[in-house]
Amino acid sequence: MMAEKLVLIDGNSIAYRAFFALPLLNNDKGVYTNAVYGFTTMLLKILEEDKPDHILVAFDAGKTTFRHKTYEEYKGGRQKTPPELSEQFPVLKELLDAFEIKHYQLDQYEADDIIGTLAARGQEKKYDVKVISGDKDLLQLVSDKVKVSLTKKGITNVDTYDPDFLLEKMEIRPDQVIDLKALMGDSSDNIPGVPGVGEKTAVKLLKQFDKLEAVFEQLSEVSGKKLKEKLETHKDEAFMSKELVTIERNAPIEIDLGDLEYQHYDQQKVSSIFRDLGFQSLISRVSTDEVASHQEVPEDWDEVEVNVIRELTKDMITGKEAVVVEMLHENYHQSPIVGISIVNSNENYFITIDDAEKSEEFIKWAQDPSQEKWVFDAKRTLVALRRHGISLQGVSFDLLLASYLINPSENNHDVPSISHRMNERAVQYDEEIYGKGAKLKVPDDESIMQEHVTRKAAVLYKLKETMDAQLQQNEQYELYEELEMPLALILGEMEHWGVQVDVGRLEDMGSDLDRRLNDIKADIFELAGEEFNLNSPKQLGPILFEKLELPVIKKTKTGYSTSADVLEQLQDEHEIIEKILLFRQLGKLKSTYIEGLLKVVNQDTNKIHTRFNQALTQTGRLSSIEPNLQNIPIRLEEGRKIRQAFVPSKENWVMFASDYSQIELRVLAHIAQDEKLRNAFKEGKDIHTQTASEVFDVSEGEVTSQMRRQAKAVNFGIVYGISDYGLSQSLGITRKEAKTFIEKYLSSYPGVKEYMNESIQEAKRLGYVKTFMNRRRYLPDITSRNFNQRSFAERTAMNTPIQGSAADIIKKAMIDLDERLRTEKLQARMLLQVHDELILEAPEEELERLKELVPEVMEQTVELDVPLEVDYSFGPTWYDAK
DNA sequence: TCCTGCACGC
DNA sequence: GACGTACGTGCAGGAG
Repeated sequence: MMAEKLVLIDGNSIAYRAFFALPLLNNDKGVYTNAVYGFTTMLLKILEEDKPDHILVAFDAGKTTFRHKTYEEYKGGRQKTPPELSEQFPVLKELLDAFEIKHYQLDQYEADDIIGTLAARGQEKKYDVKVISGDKDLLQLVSDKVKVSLTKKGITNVDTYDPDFLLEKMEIRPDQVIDLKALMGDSSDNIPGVPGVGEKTAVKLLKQFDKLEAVFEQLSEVSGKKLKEKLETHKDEAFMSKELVTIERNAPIEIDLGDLEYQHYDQQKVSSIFRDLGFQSLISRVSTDEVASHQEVPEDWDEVEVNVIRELTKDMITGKEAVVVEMLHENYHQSPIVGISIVNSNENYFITIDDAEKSEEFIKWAQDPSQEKWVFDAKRTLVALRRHGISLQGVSFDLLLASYLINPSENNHDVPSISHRMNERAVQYDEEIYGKGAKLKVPDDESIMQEHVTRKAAVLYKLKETMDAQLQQNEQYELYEELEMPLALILGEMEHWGVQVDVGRLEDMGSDLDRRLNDIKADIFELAGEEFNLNSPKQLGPILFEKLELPVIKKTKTGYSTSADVLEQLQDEHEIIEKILLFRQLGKLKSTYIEGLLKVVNQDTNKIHTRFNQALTQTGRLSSIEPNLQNIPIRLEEGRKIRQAFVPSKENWVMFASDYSQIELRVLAHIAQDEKLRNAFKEGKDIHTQTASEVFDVSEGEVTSQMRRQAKAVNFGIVYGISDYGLSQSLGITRKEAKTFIEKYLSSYPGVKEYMNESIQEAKRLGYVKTFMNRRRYLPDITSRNFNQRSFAERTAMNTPIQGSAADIIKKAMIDLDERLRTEKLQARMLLQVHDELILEAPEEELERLKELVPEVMEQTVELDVPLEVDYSFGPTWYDAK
């Protein structure tokens, strides 16, 4: 029979770890939840993987413990537990109650002692005991029956120690852990140990003498006069330290192991607490895999009446309706529509797409711009209906965009989450209704789906007012109504129109790449003397660094790093390196760009339809998926050729590309009001050369290409808000040098420096920073006590207004350009946006007009204190438009 | 199915 | 003095 499993968790330690490992999250009620969240992910992992029969979470009791009698200063000088953490303990205990997991604390004792005692009792009963903590002291409990898991980086990442692993890692036995601590001390608990003896010396001593006692008995044999003296003088401290770090294994605990039996928790209770805490992502982990039509609904569930109709009639319409066009799949270019719900102040309707298409009144209503439609994700809705030949007009509210603008850092902009945040009625997640992956389907009982879709529409209807008010209050209504909403429609048109692809060209490039990859692969295997999976860094590492004995430059947590920057440093060491780099480069082209693109080409039209995510990035930029058309290669000629496969969709049309030159730095010059930077742009200077001349203190004529390259990296850093570390990496210099560069830059451009400081101050004052058009980004970490988190927030405060305002500008340019193309009755179509450039296709005869029009519109869309400069190019393929 | 390591763009 | 450090998407491998 398998031994019973007992899991003992050090509650304080894990909560503490989680608190410092995770950003200071809070839920919609402003309660901090990061420690609880981290603890919970760890707990779920244990429940799933270890499947304990018995479980307990131990907490420290109060301030004083029996150890203070031995040593008053025990744990003295320790930083007070931050209030943001202490307030999470009651919540944590509540959560444990919901899981029906016992937690325990004992006056005068620490969590360690509770764990030590119960581990000893478990061991006696021949249980398999597992201890979870972040505290190395617990390692003294390790034995054949007791394993100790210590958190490494993060919280769910642990090292599990048994006696062998301990010996391998620390070169000591479990019983020597206390001797080790006695010698080296522990500053975090204010345990003195022997001053001047660290881990190295302590291990050496224990290897020689085995036990602490023996060290002092045979003191004369200790090598080194200094060390001998130190040991002699601090003998008492050492023995006292040993006493302090020894965990009590016989504490007066009145609970029996039998009380700790773990029953399965109540899914309802746990999900409901998760919902309250805002742990949306964890809910699915505690609910069963069954499709949720079998799931119980929450207690406060209210009925939503659904009126299933076959046809829309005039009397049903009020002029303001919430509409949800439901699709099971994310990709709305392909997914069938399962139905449409329409909700207004009087009624809730549901109609299938087949019936809707046939209903004249429905089409008339949908296409009538004077009939308001309130939707979630206007672009998605628009494109879906467009595929059925319906051109949706009159969209006047988009819950997705509103939610995104109000707070882009909320990562769950879906109806159930928004509804919960806004204290509206409960809505189930789509996944709960339809399942996921292979099991995704409409429930057999269709009324469940109809109710769900209608419920979403009902919430949408209710939320319009709240969201509008919030946007008004944030002074973001214009951003919403004049920028993002119109843009959504334009993006929808672009996506729906698609980009033509020369499939034959892609296929030819693919076979060519295949041949070359095979040749290179053969060469590499020859040089390596064996065959292996070249795509596996895990297999490549040992070949390079063990078999070929190349110097190890960097390691990752799973082995040797084989990233490009490491390989580049090894270029001269072995001819295999160059070939690996080439293999990687070509392999990427083949898998991501040739095969990846061919996979998503529409078979009937040979067009590609990307989806722009308009509600994702923290800065206001767009992103592009399935496929990502914003990262088609350009830097290296080899990759750039991929662009030859992107062609106009009609005969005698051309590709036309137009991009802003240095838009972010111009935006910076404008908002920072920096005289020097502004003049540089006004005088049309090469900005990197200008920066180099400032930073290196030479005349522009004396700027070498090396200096210009470095200055370019500094400018890049300013635009992207990278750290001194980031700059040092990109230039291959030390952090210190990078820091000097940045400081030099800031003193050369005092206006910029002042702006940077003001931006940080503003973030501290308001809690957020904003762009030209009042796009917001909240930065709660700006006051963090954690240096990293705070630094990151500071760089974000400096960078987001720059990058975000640039995003505002190009979005506005797209709206203006769309308008001009219409009014001038041009056939030219916008196809793509790549952050600072627009790609169009147009009939050749419109080319002359576009050369004037596009740059003019882009340059004039906003007026800054510096000119905006736009370059353009064109040709028979995207490649030629360079 | 999820995570990691890597690589592409701005 | 160490932390882990612009934003995105997508691929292959490998562990569960």
